Amino acid sequence: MAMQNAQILFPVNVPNAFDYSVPCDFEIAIGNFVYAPIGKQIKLGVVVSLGKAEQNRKLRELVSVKQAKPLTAEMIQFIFWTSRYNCAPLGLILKMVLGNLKSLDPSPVVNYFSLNKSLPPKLTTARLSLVNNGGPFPARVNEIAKRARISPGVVRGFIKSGGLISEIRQIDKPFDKPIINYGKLDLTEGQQLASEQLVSQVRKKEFNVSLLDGVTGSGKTEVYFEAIAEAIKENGQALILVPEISLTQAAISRFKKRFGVLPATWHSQMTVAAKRRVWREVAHGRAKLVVGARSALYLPFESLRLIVVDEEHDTSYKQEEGVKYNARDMSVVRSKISNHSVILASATPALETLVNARSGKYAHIILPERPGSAFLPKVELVDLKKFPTKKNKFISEPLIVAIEKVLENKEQAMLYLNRRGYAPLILCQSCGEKLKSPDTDSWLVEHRSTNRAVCHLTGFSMPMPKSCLKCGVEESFKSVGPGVERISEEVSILFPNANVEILSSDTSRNAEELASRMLRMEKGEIDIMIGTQMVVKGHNFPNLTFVGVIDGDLSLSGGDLRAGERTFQTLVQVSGRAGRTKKLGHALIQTHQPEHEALAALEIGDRDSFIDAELNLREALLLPPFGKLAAVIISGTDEKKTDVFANKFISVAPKANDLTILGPSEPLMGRIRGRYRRRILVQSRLDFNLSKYMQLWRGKIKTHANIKLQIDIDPQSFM
DNA sequence: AGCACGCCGACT
DNA sequence: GTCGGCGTGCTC
Repeated sequence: MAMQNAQILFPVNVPNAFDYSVPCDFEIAIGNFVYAPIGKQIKLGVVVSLGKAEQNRKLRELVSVKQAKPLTAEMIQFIFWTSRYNCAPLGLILKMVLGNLKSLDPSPVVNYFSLNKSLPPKLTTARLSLVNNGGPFPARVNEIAKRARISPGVVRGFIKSGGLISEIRQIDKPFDKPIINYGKLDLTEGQQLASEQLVSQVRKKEFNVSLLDGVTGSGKTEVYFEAIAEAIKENGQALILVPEISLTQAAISRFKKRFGVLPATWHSQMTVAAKRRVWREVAHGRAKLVVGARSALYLPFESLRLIVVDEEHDTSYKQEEGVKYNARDMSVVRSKISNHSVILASATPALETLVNARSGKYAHIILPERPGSAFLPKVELVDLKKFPTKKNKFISEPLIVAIEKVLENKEQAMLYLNRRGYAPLILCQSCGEKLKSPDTDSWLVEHRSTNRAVCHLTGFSMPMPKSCLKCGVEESFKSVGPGVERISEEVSILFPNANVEILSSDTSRNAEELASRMLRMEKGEIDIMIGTQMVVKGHNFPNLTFVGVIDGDLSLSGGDLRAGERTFQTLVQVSGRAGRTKKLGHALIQTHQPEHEALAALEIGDRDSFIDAELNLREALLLPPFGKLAAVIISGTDEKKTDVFANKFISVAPKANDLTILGPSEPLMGRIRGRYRRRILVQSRLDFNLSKYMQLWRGKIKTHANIKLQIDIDPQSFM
């Protein structure tokens, strides 16, 4: 009888699955977890294929099969797809999926004890105390002992003599089953129509993509809730991906209101135990409703029927560390493999998504605007050339006037500046030295609230120095440019009686702090809120009637191809904070380039004309979504050697038609944590398999000591 | 992930 | 002279 072979993938940094021979008496199938010898150890891996062609070398044998729920064939296919597309080692994707291996085992159990009523009451004092004070039962040994003020030994002795009855309980509780029609909401006519379209998409039970397109406040959540209900009503599972910072208590409680139960949640900062519980419940198909950040996409769903990607344009869906992938794009892949619907929801869809919607590849479901208001509040640009600010001040006259009026009317104002701290640059006026992070090309940001100089890139920080580190002159530092702290200072001087607060990741370190600030704003306890990116995410402030954008140009510079798009999206979302209930809300955007398309489009309130212009530009340049991009980051501790390697890498590029290779060039951050960096950008046609090409290219060269080569498919960040 | 191999600093 | 530091590379 011929020996069967199996390919085993291990959750370690390996590019491929390994071949093993299977002992005759082993019953294995694809997806099974097995133990196999690797090097000197025996490790847990997954069977990814069986009966592969013979090897000319003697294969090692599998050791044993683990009793655990196997990975689904779909999941294995998804792992392969993710690896190939993103040029990441196959084993690392499996590692991402498995996480904590304890998740494979059943929940750990713990014994609970109740009193045995039938036992004759012949008791010692300690045992009497146990009976009288040890409750309420059932309880754990230590709880009983503590309450009865006796030693746990007494409790154990009492158990042995039959005084207590044990009951085994699982530590990890299953998730409650959602109630399909629990808190069904009243939908407006427009919402009803959209929800019916989505429901029918889900009902097809085949792969399809819908773009749910509607401004903030138009009820996207309520609408996709109906699609979720449809997906889970016959034992299916639904996954709702949200940007990391949107995973708040408030968001989760909306699920509870609609489905009567708390959904399973998933994000990177969960404890190991909490992750283990969610992973297991998801794998067994018992968690029906999962709300999570991007990595939730790699949970081993048993019967996934729907993925919703909320705020699909959000840049946090791109994982930039370790395995680089875009959870929005991979969601579409996952849905294709599992043959179900995916819903991409946004008020400001990504251009990639819009193009697919326009071409009919995605169903385009548009929610009508919120009643009684335009697509945007009235947005006006403030040309800083016409209304210059005073020296070392950053708020122009039109904004000051607008805020005055808001305060007069006892309404609220919000100022947006996506810069934490006091000043983004600390400059020595004596010698011109700029304070930088050690071994990194990143400026230190002055934080007055903590009196420190902080690097936002590496996390480095130090107390604000008294004298220049280079020339030694004391008190020579000048704060250049504004951060939210500085704007707050300026506002406080302009409006000494107003209640001013800053909202940034520095002032709101956790969800609770953020929620409490949001609540204070909602209640009207804050007159002027000054915020970073954090204020962008949907919240309803009924009395907010004015939004001022301090620097509308901020993200337009920097060579990022999506700069215009991002600026547009952010500003739409920020301006959308104003006038959500009051009709007269308006927004002012300070800018040096009022003629820029993204800004001009905001002023006219015309999304389509901006999109058309942007799309024409991208099409002409063969940029996404009309072409593909891949970035290569080469880094090393020796600048010369890094350069040499980068050039050598370029010289071994495989020949290909219609391919443009740009670089190597020094990126915006030429040095991070002591490593010099070079960047190569590769641009191809849409129908070209760029991932395969990049993989082939990397195989042409050996990365030697100290040099790191990272491939980033569909790069988002151009740092 | 582990574990070995390999090439430079402080030690009985 | 060695012991061992961890940087790098391999595991069917």
